[in-house]
Amino acid sequence: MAGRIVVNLGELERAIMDVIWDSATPLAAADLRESLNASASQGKELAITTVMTVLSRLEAKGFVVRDRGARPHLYRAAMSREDHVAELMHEVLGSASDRDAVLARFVGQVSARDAERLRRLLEA
Amino acid sequence: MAGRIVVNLGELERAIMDVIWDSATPLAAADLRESLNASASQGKELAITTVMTVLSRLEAKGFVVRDRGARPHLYRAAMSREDHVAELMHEVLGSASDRDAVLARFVGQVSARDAERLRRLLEA
DNA sequence: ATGGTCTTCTACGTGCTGTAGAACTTCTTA
DNA sequence: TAAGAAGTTCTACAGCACGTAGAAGACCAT
Repeated sequence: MAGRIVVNLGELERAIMDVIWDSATPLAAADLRESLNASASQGKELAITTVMTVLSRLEAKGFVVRDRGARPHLYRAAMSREDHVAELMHEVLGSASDRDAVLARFVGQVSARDAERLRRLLEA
Repeated sequence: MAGRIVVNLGELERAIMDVIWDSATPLAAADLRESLNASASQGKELAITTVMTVLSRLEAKGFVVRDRGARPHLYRAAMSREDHVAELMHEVLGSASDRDAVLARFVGQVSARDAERLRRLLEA
C-alpha cells in the first residue's frame, strides 16, 4: 500500500516512460528492455514481448508515438516529461472548485527557491 | 478509456469525498448514501453497506476520519479539499527531475486571472 | 428476551496492469 | 524460392483495486 503515487500509469509503464523521456533519440523495444533490465539490476529479466505489450498500451494511451516505418519500430514520447507534468498539475488544479484557495495552499508550501522561480516566470 | 483522470481514488470514493468535502458537518453513512443517490438521480440506489465499505477504505487510506464514539459513526475529511489538491500538485511537481522546466510550462499555461492571483500570493 | 438499528465480515465481478508464450509476418540469403 | 532469423501481433492469465452488497454479529430500548 506504500507506493502508488499519483498518475495514470502503472509501475512498468512509468519506468518505460522514464527511459524514453531520458533518451535523446527514439528507441526500439529491445533498447528499452536492455535499459530496464540493467537499471533494475535484479535477477528480473523482462521478456521482450512484455515490453512490447506495454509499449502498445502506452501508444493507445497517447503517451508514446510509434514509428511503424522503421524496422524495429521506434518509440518516442508524445510530449516532454515537463509538459506532461505541467499538464497534470493543471488537471489536478482543475479538480478543485476553489482554485484560488488551492493556489494559496500551493504557494504557501513552495520552497523559497521555487517561489523565486515562480516570481521571475510571472513577469512575462 | 476516456475518463480515469488523475488521482488515487476510484469513482465512488471520489464522489463520497466530494460530498464530505462539501459538508460543513461530519456525516453518517446514511447521509452520504442519501446524498449520493439523490445527485446520481439514476435508478441507481447504493446499498448502505456499499457506502460503509468505501468509507472504511477511505479511512484506511487516510482520507477521512471516523468518530466511533457517535452512534451512527460520523465521518469527516482528514484534510480540506484545497489542502489535498495542493498537496497533490506538489506531489506531481516532485515527480519530474527538472522542476524549473515544469514550473515554466505550468506558468506558461495559466490563465491571466490565475497568474495575477499567483503574483499576489507570492508577495509574502 | 426481542426487534430494530448499526457495524463488521466475507465475497464476487470487473477492469487495469504485469507478464509472457504462441502464432504470424517479413526480410535476408543461400 | 525456400528456410531461417528478426520482429510484431494475438491471446491469456494472475494479482490487485474498486464497486457492490448479502450475511452475520453487536448494541440499545422496550
